[in-house]
Amino acid sequence: MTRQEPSSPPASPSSERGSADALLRPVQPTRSLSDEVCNRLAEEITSGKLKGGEKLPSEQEMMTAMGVSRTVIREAVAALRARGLVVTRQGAGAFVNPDPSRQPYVIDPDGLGSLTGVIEVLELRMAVEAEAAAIASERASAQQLKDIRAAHEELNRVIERGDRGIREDLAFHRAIAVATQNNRFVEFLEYLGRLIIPRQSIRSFEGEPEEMRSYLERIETEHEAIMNAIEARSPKKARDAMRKHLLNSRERYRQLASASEAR
Amino acid sequence: MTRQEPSSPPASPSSERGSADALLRPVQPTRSLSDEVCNRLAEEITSGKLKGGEKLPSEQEMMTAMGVSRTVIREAVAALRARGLVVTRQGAGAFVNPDPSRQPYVIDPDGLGSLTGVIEVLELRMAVEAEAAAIASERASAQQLKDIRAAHEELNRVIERGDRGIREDLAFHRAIAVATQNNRFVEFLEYLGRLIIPRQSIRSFEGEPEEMRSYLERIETEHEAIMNAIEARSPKKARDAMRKHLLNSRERYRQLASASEAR
DNA sequence: GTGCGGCCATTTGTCTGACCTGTTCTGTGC
DNA sequence: GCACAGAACAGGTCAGACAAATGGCCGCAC
Repeated sequence: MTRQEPSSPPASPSSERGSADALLRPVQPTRSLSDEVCNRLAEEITSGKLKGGEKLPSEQEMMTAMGVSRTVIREAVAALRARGLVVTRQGAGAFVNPDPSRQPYVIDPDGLGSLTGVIEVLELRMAVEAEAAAIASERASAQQLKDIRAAHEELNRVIERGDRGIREDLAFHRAIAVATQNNRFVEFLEYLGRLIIPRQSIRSFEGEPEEMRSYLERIETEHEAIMNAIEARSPKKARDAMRKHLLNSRERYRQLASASEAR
Repeated sequence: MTRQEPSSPPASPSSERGSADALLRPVQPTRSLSDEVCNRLAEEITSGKLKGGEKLPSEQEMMTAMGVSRTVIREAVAALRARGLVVTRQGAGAFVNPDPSRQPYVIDPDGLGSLTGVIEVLELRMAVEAEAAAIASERASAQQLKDIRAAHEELNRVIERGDRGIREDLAFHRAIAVATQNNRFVEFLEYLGRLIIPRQSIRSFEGEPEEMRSYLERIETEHEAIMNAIEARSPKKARDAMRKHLLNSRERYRQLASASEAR
């Protein structure tokens, strides 16, 4: 009875409309009090006004100073703790976490509305994927080589059906990452994928099938080259092929973006 | 009067003892109720039992089912919201975030206790830094070239004084990242740096000055090569030099680790 | 029958006050 | 001067209440 899909879906705060409309969605003017307090404290910490190890004001002080209830303060601090910014000790107080290693790496998805924002991430992805291809060519097991080829063929199949194949494309790249035997590559590329996918969905060639056709053929050729290099156990070639593939992707994205801007 | 350094520092939960002792620090046996609930819900979500967009049980249901107060539930949900796992809507409920792009990338620092854990991260770093060096060689401004060289010389100075120069070494690498003109590289390398630094501090050669000497000289030579390649505007050479530098670092770390293990 | 509007139950957001447990400081007695 | 006990303080948890937003239900008008 509970846990059902809500009849009107929960308004997916950042991805419901690709990235074209930065208008009308600058900020949420009516943030909750907890968020407000949380952000204010986070600002205080990241800006360096509160240094590592330093003690935050007590909950009592904060609630009187900011004029909110203890509930609000506690939720804000709970959020900061979840972000690794502060640690709390019962009876002692809340302290700025002096060990920053638990603070996660985040790329603000809102920054991906601009062309340069996407390209910056693409360059980071290129760095990681190129090396992943190189390492994969050295370490991939026979089964993993098979998996990579299978992913490639699956992509070809869906393209044959006229699909854009975003998911399958990602699966191909993921298979390569898996073959590095280094899970950090897999996780990081999954993170970047999550970040970029919603923007890609608007990159469809509406009503220009022959252009899309040549586009997808080029991608297939490039994938082929990457795969061959990996199967040939040549790190250098794999790296170069992957880099070339993603450099081309960057250019394609640039053209698409400028084209849609001129529209 | 408030905001003072606590007389006994806040026990820096993960870095107080390098990484040598994975013993005696498996978990915190007495987690707070909020953490317990939070982790249980997070588990439910990441494992896929609760899918994107799905509604969480209401706070009322959860508090009766788990036998805790609403405060605990609310703090747990606040933490989940901070991690980007759920979104809440007043009057509607709490939902699993269907847009995963806001979930940050995290490497569990506890996993860095093992040799392979550190090496995995080192490989990821190598991928990013090698490309950063290549891009920097193409884009670095005159001022940024100067900054890189200044960082290099600063490192030499502190080494001359017998210091290990961890901070200065990182500053050198950071200067290169800055020269890419792509802030993603800077931020990501800072993240990896935060992660690795606490482990490096135990990598000191106690009482073997001549070994440390040759070690630092090799590093200087390698840095020199990187810098020369960047100044020569040669992406290929810069990439190779950086890769070689970090491959050597990996080997050095391997040896150190196995040595300290045999100790 | 259909469309529209308003009411109401549900759910999260916030407030209040209380008690418990753990920490820190302080004063007292030795 | 030191050790111990107690007070003062701070975060953790609980309970109950009201406010605000949402979503669905019901009835009314057409």
